[in-house]
Amino acid sequence: MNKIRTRFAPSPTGYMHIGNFRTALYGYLFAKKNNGDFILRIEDTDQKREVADALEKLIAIINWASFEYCEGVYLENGKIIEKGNFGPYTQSKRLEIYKKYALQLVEIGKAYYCFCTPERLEEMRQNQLAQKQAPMYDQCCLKLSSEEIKKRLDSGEKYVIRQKINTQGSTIFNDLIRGKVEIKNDLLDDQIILKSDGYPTYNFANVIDDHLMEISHIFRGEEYVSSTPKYIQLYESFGWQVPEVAHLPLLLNPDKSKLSKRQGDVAVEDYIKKGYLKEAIINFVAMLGWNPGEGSTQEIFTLSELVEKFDLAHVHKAGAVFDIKKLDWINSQWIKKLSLEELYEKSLEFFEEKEFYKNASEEKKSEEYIKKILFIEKDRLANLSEVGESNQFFFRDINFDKELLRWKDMSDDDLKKSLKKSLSVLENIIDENWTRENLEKILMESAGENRGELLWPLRATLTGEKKSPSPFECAWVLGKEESLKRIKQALGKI
RNA sequence: GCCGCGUUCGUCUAGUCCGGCCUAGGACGCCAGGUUUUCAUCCUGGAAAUCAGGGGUUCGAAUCCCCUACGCGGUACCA
Repeated sequence: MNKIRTRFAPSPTGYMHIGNFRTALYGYLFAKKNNGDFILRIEDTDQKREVADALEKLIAIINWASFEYCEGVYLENGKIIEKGNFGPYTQSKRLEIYKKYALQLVEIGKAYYCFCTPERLEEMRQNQLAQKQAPMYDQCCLKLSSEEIKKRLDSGEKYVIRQKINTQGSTIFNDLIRGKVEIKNDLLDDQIILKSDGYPTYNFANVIDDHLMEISHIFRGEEYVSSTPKYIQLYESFGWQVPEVAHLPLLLNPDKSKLSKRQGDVAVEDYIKKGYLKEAIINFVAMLGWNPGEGSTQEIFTLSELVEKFDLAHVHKAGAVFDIKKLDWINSQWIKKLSLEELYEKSLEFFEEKEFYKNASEEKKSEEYIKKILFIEKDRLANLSEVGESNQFFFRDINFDKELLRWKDMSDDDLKKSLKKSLSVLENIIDENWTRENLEKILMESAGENRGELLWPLRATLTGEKKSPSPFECAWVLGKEESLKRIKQALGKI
């Protein structure tokens, strides 16, 4: 058996669509699972859609995700380079190759020159539509004599090359996910394989490259199912073996339409910016359309676990709605797994973009202080971008109404007593005993039966918030000096 | 329009190939209770799918067959 080789072949559009990202993931998982090769090829055949830096961004995301590939396009020291024996891996660098094969098809009568203008084509289509016919090329240029073709070619007239489709019978192929698919050939159009600008269409380039690069299994979106017979005819015209193909289900909006920008974020970059961990994004996206089956109830998977368990038999046929709530949960699970050091490294940038952080003192921006906050926040976070958001009182002076301090219906006197008690208890704790555990132990002991009477006013005093982490944690982070200061301030208000 | 693909709790899904163990399991979310000074975490429990609908086949169907509906995709010198 030939070696398993899969490829991820995106177009550089400026961002990584999450659905595309999943296609990359599945191709990667399948290759790794089968000790095969994973290749990154760039399909930049649409010059109109060129975007600056798109290629760099694309490769950066693949690297970020740790989808290791052994051939293709790489980013090294800010430069784009290629590695591998089947290059170039950028389609715009392979124009001569496509032309050669297109001409070869012309020679054997499986393709032909077409001089029709876009205007004529458009008019033709409108007419067909008006007569309720399927828009399809009318093969006008197929009737051209070889003399005339030569004459028009020689005169420099613009042309495209179209595939001459065999419209007899039907094409049957085995989809790795859907099983047998049958499509009648008379529905197939004589598609353009080489555009007038000399670039191939995707429909042609992908066939040539997949063959030349010895791709054994093709992973692509469901939207290509109906084009597959045309590709198969191409392989057959060349006498090439047709690779295995898996058409992946779509990712959907909550209203079940194809996942689109209008209804939320579609770029992987957007989710990174929102503070989702790569482990969570991969984990989540893997489960949209695939599951380990066999009654497994595991929800959290590492990349290598996915490699180990991935199986085409359990890839779904139907599209999956992208449910951000579940992503949040998966992300929170992954955040809990992070060490404090890792959490700090990953979340620092999210602190740095916030006003309350920028305005804080140097001491409060220190690694030590931030790490204390993170220690407390770790179990409360759904994503990194909300870090510190609900704990801003750690960074700035607080202001609040005295009523906030009152526990149930306690009197002002009792409130005062409560805070004074906290004050004296905390004053007596020496600096080296100012630990989270110790604060909890001592305060709980002092609180006795009616904990709320001591703990609620203290917590409200330290935070100025209705909701917050526990007073022990808050006092620990704020430190002795600041804690005492805040209690004294509150006492002044009563 | 035509063609293709799909359809199990609100969502992600198990089960479908090889009919009976499915009075359909898990997870997210939701609701309730517990732990708790508050929030969150955590724990326990609950509601939630007549398996799109209808016909078959069968002793028996979510599972096999047919039809219908609905959804999605394709029908480009876009990928």
